[in-house]
Parts: sequence; C-alpha cells; structure tokens
Amino acid sequence: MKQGIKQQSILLFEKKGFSETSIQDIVEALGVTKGTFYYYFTSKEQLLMDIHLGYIDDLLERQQKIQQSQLSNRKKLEELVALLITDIANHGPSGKVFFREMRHLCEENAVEVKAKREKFRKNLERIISDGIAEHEFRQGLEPEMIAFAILGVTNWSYQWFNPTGGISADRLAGIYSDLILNGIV
Amino acid sequence: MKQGIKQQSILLFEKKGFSETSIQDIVEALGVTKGTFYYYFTSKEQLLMDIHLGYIDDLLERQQKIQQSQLSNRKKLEELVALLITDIANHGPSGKVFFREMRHLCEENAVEVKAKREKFRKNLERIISDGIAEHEFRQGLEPEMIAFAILGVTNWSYQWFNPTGGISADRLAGIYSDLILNGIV
DNA sequence: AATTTCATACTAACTAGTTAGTATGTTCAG
DNA sequence: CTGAACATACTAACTAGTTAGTATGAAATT
Repeated sequence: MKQGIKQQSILLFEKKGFSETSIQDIVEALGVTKGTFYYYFTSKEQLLMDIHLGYIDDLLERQQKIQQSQLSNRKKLEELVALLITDIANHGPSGKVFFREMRHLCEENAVEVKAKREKFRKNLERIISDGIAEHEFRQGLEPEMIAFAILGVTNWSYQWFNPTGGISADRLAGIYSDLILNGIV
Repeated sequence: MKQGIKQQSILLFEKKGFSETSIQDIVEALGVTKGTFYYYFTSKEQLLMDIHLGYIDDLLERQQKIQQSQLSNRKKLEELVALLITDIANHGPSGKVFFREMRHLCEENAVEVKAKREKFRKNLERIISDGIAEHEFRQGLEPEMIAFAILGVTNWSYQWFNPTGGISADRLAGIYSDLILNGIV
C-alpha cells in the first residue's frame, strides 16, 4: 500500500501540483482513508521527500556507473545525455515532480536534495573539464556554463517531450548529443 | 495601485509560489485591504493571467523586431539568445512565475498563453530552418528539436543564473551562442 | 486444540486553522 | 452629490494532521 500511495501521489502531483493535491485526493483515488496515509507517512512533506530521493538517488547511481567506465569523455557525455532523456520515458512523472515541487520541501530536506543535484551537476562538469584537458573537447570552454547548458537542454525536455509521440527517446538523445558536440554551423 | 499589486504579487509568487501566497499576503505587503484587490482584479487567477500576458507579449514583440531586421539568421539567433538571457536580469521574477505557475491558469487562459508560447517557439524554429535553407547552418538538422534545445538552454537559466553573480548576462549569452553554433568538439 | 496475546493495517470522526471570494459600508476628490 | 477608491466584516469550503478505536490474522501459551 505504501508504494501505491507513492505512485498515486506522483501522478496527482504531476497533474495538479503538490499544493493543489490534498491528501484526501490521494487516498480517495486509492479507496482508502486518511488514517492509512498517516500510518505510512508522517507528513505530506515526507512523502514529497521520498519521491525526490527516489528520483535523484537512482540518477546518481546510474551516473556513477558511466563515470567509472573506461569510455572516452565524449562517449561518457553521450551516455549521460541518453540517460537523462530516456529517463523521461521511464520516470517522466517522477521527474516532473522533482523539477517543479522542490520548493515545498522543508529547509533541511531541500538542502539535502540540493546537495545531490549539485553533485550530479559537478560530475557532469568534470566530464567536460576532463575532456578539455585531454583535448577531446575545444580549449577555452567554461565547463560550469556548459554543464548548465546541457542540463538545460535535457531537463527542459520534461516540459514538452512525449516519448509516445513522433520521436523516440534514443533518437532525441542522438540529436542532442550531436548538437552539443558539433553545434549547428 | 493596480501596478503596485501586480509587482508585489510577482515578487511574492516568485518567492513562495502562487498557491502559497494568499491575497491577504499581497495586500498586507502593500498596506491595503482585500477590498482594494478585488476592486482592481476579479480573481486571483485573473491577476496571474495579467502577469503571464505582460511577460509573453513583451517577449513576442521584441522577438518580432529581431525577426523583421535584415540580419543574417546566425546573427538573429545570437540576438534572440541574448534577448532571452538578458531578460532574466530585467524581468527575472516575472519569468520565473511565467515558467512555474502556468498550471494555475484556467483552461481558457492556459490555451491562450500556450498559443503565444508556441508562436515564440515557432518563430525561433523558423530562424533555424531559414538558416539551413540559406546554408548558414548545417544540413540535416531538425529545426523543431534544435528550437526546443535552445529554449532549454536559455529557459533553464532561470533556475540558477544570478545576474549579480560572477558572470554577466551578456557574457553568458555569448557562451551559449558559441555553444549552439559551434558545439564543444 | 483451544485460547489468549499482540502487532498490523486500517477507519470514522474530529480539530484547528486557512482560503478565495462577497456584501456592505465609508471616505474623499472633483 | 456622485462615483471612484478603498475598508470592514463575514462566509462557505477546504486543509493537514490527530485520535480513539476496530477487524484480522499470526504467534505464544495453556
């Protein structure tokens, strides 16, 4: 039942937003009562934290596998872009909640999640700066700004990309990797 | 007073979110009462719509000026990126509200705003496809996907870019234009 | 085998507080 | 003296969270 509440909440939070979804809404969708909710979660915010950690911890773990591989920095970057894009197909609603509802976490939890987000970003930045040092990428780039740009491209996809639509996740990842590596000129 | 309410609302919506900001909060920050608010606005949602239109209409207008110029497509693209990035410095709070709180618009208003957002995106797409046709950009690109990518890079900046921080809006715009045009390899 | 004990997984009813919106009244400039 | 620009006081609906209690089944004891 705990997983059921969590899954249902993700769907409702995605559709209506965190504040606009009452605990009543969640439990009614499952045919249980509020007591059930508070049997498994101590607060609405703890549930949100649970969703956040489930998302970012999984991403960090998969990022680490790429980082520890023996691939070139260029290939690592491509893999990372593919990881982020294909994740939309697999955990789209989770991701949307993650990107939109962080402000509803309490200070303490927000700090923890922010730290993990930054860790992910710094790991990406590392691939860029390593790639520059090893002459896989151009000299003179600003790794931090490039990392932000890449995250912008991929994370923004959550706003519009529909994996069941005209283009597949793999193909989109390819297009994005090509753009980041080669530009449009 | 109407403008004052709007400006104050933007600041509060940015900091706390739309649902978390009560009309009481808004009027108290201005030292007036709820009667004043409902004299100028018929509902909280209408105020949000007002903020949305103020933002997107301004952007569309400035985009049109770029589009109607005699610049090359490459230069138009650079100007557009600069427009979006420098806008953060000038209308940051407005933009954040625009990107985050659209789901609180009623169906009818959401459709109107969405149409204008798409118009902006289609205009950008047009620059890309014109540039390809005129051999300023590479052949074989997917203009729609490139447009989404560019919007991702620029719009994501709202999440992290602090214009008073270590890097200026102009410089960031330059870095982004360079990345989009030339890639990192 | 029968019975007591105890934990799990809930429910129904409640509290205490907040919210958007409204109805009506007041002030004051032209 | 009229209407624009407010203020006051209110309501109906909704909210997160609490509490006391219960059905069920499994384990322990007799």
